Amino acid sequence: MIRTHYSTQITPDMKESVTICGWAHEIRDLGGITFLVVRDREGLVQVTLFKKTIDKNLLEIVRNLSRESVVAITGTIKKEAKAPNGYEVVPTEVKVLGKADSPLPMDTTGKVDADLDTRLDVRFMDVRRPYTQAIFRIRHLILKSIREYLDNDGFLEITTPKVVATATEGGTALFPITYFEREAFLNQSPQLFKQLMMSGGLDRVFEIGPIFRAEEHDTRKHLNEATSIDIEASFLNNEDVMVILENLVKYIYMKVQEKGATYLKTLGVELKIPEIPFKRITYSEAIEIARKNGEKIEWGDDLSTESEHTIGKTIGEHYFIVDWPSKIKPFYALPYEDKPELCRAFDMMHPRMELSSGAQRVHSYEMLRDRIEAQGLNPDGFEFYLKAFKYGMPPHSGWGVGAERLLMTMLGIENIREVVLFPRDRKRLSP
RNA sequence: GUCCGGAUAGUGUAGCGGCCUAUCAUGAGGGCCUGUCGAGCCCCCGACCCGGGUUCAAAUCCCGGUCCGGACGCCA
Repeated sequence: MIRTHYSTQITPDMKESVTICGWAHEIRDLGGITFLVVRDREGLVQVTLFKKTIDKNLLEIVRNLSRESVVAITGTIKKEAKAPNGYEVVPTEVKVLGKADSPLPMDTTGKVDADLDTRLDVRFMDVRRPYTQAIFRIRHLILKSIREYLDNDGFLEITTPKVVATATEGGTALFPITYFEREAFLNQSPQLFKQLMMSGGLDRVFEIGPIFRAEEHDTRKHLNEATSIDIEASFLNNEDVMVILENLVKYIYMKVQEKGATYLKTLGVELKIPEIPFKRITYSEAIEIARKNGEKIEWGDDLSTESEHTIGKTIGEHYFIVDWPSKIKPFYALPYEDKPELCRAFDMMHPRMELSSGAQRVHSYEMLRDRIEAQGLNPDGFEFYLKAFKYGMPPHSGWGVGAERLLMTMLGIENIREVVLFPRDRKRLSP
């Protein structure tokens, strides 16, 4: 191991020799004194070279260093009020581990902006910026706290296939792929598989994984490859899993605030922890709000972007839309017994956009078969799925949350591509 | 996919028929400087997306393409 300390592990009073590893963030040669600012994952360290006392070779190496080259600096800590953080490193050895070409494809110091497109083309360099890094630090915190929360609540983490034989839920377009001599598809969601595990008796499962949608959408909230956070739980109804969802969202916000304070500061974000329970409005009430604001929308229509915005503005915080028309929800959403034109489906919304949708599921084999047909799908393609409903399927419910949307709405980020390292959209397939 | 806007040094920009030998910042190269911390000062380098057209003259106007941004649609 080359490194002995991260930048943040150094204190002004340390006596031992340290080795820091990182990137040459800035080199300021003042003639008689030369400053090299080294950046590692945790922060910045100033390395100071006095012309009079430093080894000539060391000075030459540092003066010839190109910005963003990778270096390992061994030296002693000098307490110095004039230095950032109250100390500087006086080097005894400087190793260039990875030379950087110049000019750089983008600026990493915050002096000159770069377009998102430019940043995505050189994402490796963009991630060196504290701003971008903060986003992915918080993304990590979110995923970690979700696992924590669900594990504590008795959920098992599962992994389901992303390569599937048949079109699954309908609704969205799938990416066809070649699977040896057959055609296959990239899965749009783990929906069917997580439901199979209810028949399997795993009782409560969750999965955090990629989903693929072949839609040609071109917006700031859609990706063709996204990350879905899915749960499915037996013996719970729609309301039960909504409670899990709102509690989870609150938990995530609290954890990010607690453990991600420095990253939030870097991003200039002040988190407001959502209050639970979230408001519940019915689909019919949602339509009413939209119509009152002059929108031409009929009961039975899906919510337009405009409606989403007006309703979001009206409510002003996270909320649920419940009791959707059965016709516009997937076949597996359970219709109410007394009024089957409505179903036990819900969407969880942020004022800006939809974050999650879920439902209590149909668990009767016959009803499920009928619903698949009623939605114009062919039950033959669902044999592997339907079979599980014939031999003892418990009532169950679940939901899926878009991880990127959760992150972007939490941080007030406008473009979903910002919160994915290597986003896949209609145009971008590389890097 | 539709509509609207855009593409100028490595990066971010100004210019929108002749004053362009194209602005500014940042950056690269060279020089001065012992306390910088977006260091400062001097010198210097580097660009009009591609193809066609209009015009005496095109970075600037028109057409097509590619790519980018935004709104909507589709969708989660």
